[in-house]
Amino acid sequence: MPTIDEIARLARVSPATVSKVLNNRPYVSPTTRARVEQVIAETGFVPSLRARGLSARRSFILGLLIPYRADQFFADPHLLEIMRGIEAEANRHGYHLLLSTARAPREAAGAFSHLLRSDMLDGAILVETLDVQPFAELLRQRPAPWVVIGYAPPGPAPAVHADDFGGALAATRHLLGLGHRRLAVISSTPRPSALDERLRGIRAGLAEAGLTLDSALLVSGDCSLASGEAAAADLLDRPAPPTAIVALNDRMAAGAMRAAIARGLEVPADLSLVGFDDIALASLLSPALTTVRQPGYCLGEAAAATLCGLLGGQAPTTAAVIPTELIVRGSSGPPRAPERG
Amino acid sequence: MPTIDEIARLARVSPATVSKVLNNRPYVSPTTRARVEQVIAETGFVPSLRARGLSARRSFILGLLIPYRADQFFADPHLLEIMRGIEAEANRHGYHLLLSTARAPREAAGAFSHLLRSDMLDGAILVETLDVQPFAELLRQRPAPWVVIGYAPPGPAPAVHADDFGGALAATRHLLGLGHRRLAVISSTPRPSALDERLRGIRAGLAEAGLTLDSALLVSGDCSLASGEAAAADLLDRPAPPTAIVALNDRMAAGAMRAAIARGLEVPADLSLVGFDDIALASLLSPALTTVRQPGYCLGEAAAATLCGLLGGQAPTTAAVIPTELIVRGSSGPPRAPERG
DNA sequence: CTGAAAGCGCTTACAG
DNA sequence: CTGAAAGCGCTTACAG
Repeated sequence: MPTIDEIARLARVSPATVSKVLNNRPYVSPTTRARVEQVIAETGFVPSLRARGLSARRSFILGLLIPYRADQFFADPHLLEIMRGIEAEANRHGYHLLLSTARAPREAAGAFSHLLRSDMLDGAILVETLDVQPFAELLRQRPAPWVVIGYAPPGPAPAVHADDFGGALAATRHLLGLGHRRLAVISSTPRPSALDERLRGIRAGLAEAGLTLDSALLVSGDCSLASGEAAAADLLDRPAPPTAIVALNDRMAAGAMRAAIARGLEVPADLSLVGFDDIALASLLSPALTTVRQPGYCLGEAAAATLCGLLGGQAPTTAAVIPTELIVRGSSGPPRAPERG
Repeated sequence: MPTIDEIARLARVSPATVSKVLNNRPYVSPTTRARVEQVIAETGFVPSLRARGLSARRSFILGLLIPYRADQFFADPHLLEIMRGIEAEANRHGYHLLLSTARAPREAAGAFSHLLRSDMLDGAILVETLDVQPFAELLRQRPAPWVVIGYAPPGPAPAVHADDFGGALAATRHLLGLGHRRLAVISSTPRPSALDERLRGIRAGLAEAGLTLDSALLVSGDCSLASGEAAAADLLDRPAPPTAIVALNDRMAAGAMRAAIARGLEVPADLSLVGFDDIALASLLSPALTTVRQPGYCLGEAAAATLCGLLGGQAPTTAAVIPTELIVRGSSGPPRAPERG
């Protein structure tokens, strides 16, 4: 691999001039620039990022930090999408992406902290999980800028999150528009911020129609399919079951559908179902599940754009909210006997 | 952040001596070593990988190269698992992981090639896709070692792949052991190497029992759920339908299950079903799908271990094969009326 | 066992 | 507009 010195020799200029050309800096005559550019093109020279990083005091690498516990990591069906979005946008700005799936917080002081101290990252994107606080603490001690994907930035770092509130609002309006009045909700315990927002959006949608969420119709699972099935079973076995159920994620909605079918109910005629996330399973159910899609790719893109802006000297922005999309499929429809408001 | 010079000053030694301590080299007296180590511990000093990379001529970064086309990327349900395995093993050897989801081959000359030339990677792991060849070509021109996850290493690079053959053999033995004799297979066109191996394993299993795969019972989908449904419909509507179907991936198996249920068949009494991969959907079906699990995490681990071995000066190994596991669930059982061989 | 010196391949003031 | 020199923070021979 040629070095900048060889390029300089071939183009009969100094390394400093080659550097100016490489970095698109002024004060190079057009003819000189053309000559250098030609040599670069002929040799296929690409400057060493190792050397560049040392002298320019930047690494051209962004860290994607995903704290997780083994049972959690795969729970997020959008991680790959988020990664793709981040990488595409980072590449546009000349950055590479380093992956660090930091283990549980207790190990945070280990690999993760070491990575940050090793001076290898120009900035970082932290994916919010339940245990994000210790990692945020480590980042706060560093000079490099960082961005959170999720809610509750534990400090002054910008955050990017999906419009869970708006998605829930749209889903609720959709069901109300179909004529439903007895809406039940399958929530989750514990409930991360995103699910809080979804619940808030549902309440707001009901409020628009002059309704409130009957606390008896708010039940909780633990985000798993089985818990959704159990919660729905509870709701459906009551004297006055709901005509529609919104589950705060798709897996619980899939469980609810299973409970409904087991009781001989027809979806959506006897029971409408709406989920959140649009995981692969959603479109494979029969009937396919109406759900609120997570904008994974866009979340990643927006987070990377924000971080690159910070690195470029832009003032920190406030939290960005990425639109969600209501995907209407077969699991939601008008109730068999429309009720009166 | 302190530098090695400051540590040297604090420990009253030369930077060269600090370097020896940092790199666990001999020729440092125990007392000196202890003093330096104490200063390092007190200051929390971590050497700059930027500087270390430049002088030691290595970056401590491994590239994870995933060529993909937009519609392909998410098809592999094990990418996250593979990533986790690679990262865990790489970290054990002091390496970090850089993610490069290189776009379609036509863009390969762009970001991907630039990354390789920028001298940023000590080695690379290439995830096999249909279009892996152009990327392998780029890697071959580099001095850095690399490893393929998948089949058909296009050259002398070591490859690591799952034991698709063995998994298919186990699945076939399982069905034969239950008493099935009329086995059908839903394959795919085009058929990547992994699926070829699976088909080979099925034939081998049948051969053990003195059977051969009836070519009329070998049909093809395109790996999608819908194609599996159509293929199964074709098989089930015949005068003499099979008592068991092996689909070369879970999505097609899920489609086959849908086709069976639509025809009022009972799974597994009327039709046993086996898939491959153990995607999340597999355990969520009713009945849950018997399938051959992909050892994603282990694949990643093995690939990273091989690559780190190469970087440590070990001789190139031949291809490593990672065991697969047959997960028996509710979709497979004895046929209603056991046939005679 | 220890340290002074040179060098990794760039960029950054600075002088011309 | 151009280039000589110093420096980024380490490691690597080499001399002592």
